[in-house]
Amino acid sequence: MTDRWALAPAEDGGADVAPLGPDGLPTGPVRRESDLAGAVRSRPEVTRWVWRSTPEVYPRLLATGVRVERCYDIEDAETLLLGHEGRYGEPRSAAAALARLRGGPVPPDPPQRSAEPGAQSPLFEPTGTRLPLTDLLAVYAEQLRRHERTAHPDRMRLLTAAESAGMLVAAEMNHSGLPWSAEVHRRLLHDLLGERYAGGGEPRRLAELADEVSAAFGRRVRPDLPADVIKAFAQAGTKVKSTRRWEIQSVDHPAVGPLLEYKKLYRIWVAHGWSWLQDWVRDGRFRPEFLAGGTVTGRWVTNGGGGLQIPKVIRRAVVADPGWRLVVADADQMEPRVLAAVSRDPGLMEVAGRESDLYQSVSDRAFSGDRDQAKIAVLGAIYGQTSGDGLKNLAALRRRFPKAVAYVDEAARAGEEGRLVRTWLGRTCPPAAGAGDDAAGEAGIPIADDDAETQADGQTAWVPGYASSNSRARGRFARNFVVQGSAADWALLMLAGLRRACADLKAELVFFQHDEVIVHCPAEEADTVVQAIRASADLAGRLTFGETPVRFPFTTAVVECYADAK
DNA sequence: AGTTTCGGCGCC
DNA sequence: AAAGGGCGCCGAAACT
Repeated sequence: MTDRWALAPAEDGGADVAPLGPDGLPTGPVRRESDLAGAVRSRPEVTRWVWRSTPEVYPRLLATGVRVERCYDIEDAETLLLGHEGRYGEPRSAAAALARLRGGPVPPDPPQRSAEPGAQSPLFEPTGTRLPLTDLLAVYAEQLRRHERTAHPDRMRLLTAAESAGMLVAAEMNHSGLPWSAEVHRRLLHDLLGERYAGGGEPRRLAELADEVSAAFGRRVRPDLPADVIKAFAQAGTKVKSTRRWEIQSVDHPAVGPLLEYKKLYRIWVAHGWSWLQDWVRDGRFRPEFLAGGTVTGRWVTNGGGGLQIPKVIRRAVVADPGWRLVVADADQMEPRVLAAVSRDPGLMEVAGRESDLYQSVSDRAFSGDRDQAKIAVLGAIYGQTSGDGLKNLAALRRRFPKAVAYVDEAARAGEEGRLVRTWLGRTCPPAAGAGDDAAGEAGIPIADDDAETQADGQTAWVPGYASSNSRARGRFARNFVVQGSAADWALLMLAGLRRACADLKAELVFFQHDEVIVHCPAEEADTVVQAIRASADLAGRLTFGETPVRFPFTTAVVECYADAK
């Protein structure tokens, strides 16, 4: 029995609340509470809070130590429902949803704000336009009806619930932060980059490497300027089109060694150096702002700090509190397992029904035991590789796993033709694949484009969402979308289950990166957490995909330092 | 002078 | 060896 209430914060720090019935309609009068957190704290029997926006409400609850079991985020659901209805690009605020319901002018969405480095509390800024509780409830009731009109209402309900759970997890991660040792980080930077010089210029090691590059070319060359490097190589008799590592590393020239080393260290210096540390680490925690469902595929993003791109070498600085541990858990071959689950390919399901290395099993069946070839082929099928070994091996893959390859091929075809493509739970790909917020308004409007391809059937390509876009690119996007997105569906449910298990412990979820999760917990809880991760993964598999033989094993490590995992 | 795009590379 | 999907971030270059 779920006890469901709606909540709308008021300007003065209070809130309006109302009890809801199973149909989403209020079963009692709206009550005015003088204190937002108190309104929640005093109702521990409520198992789901319905509110407009988790980022608006939940950080304020967390700040006073109040957690909730579940929520329903109306604006998040609006985004998913609009997508499912093929209405990507329409304003997704609750105010807009209300206007559509009532037939008034639809207000545009407010611009997205971005996180300020070191900002005191960007999470406490009001986000979007508030609505009176009664208006909010009208939108909510209509959303429940819209769920029923989707292709699979049960899956859509699961999706919006899972995403709302993800919003809670993200807010809690933003609240806790990732344990981070500034001291270890500084030592690391010094070891890698050498001393810093006054004035904020390059540290010693980078300056030395730049000198070596210049000496090798016989003139002053700035290794951080691609144009300069390309010119220098040309003068030395080597034509290079770019200074990308894979292109440079095959060049036979004495500048190559120091240049590649420079680029590696330069990257660390600018992206995770001393100023990053200053900006993003406070009180022993790194606090990126996690945004659940920040991408069209459902993957998360972080807003600031590059939270999902922590270089391996920098992970040495992620250190558990004294007496605590980090449980680092990585889903094994998540995406091919998801492909098996959604495509129902008998061969791939059988392979994915084992916990052992999936690529090895695939290679035993179709690639004479060559694991690397098998991995390239599988990833190539998922990513839409168009050349190289992946394409060649795709034929072998197709022979052994025809339904799996057909599944992504069909998605690609749908994408090329501008049809809607959905994840297993119903998250929907915008017709103009890859179009961001700014281009989404034009999504779905076919316009002839000069450099767009014309298909064999004479169909004109759709307007690109970005410069390199063409119908094939949209095909690749859609092909990947059904796998990456369905994987995100599954990962959300796994996270929700793990969060629930952690609620009974001191353990805190501190990091999530697509297929990897970190739980920070007292040492004595580590084994329990590991078991909870496995149980959550199993449950998520069944909830997301129904009865399926596909398993979702995790590699787990209990460590004091992130860098010691795997 | 301020804003947007590009090149390159980090992560999955 | 080289390339397909999703992101964010930085400084420089290119633009208003």
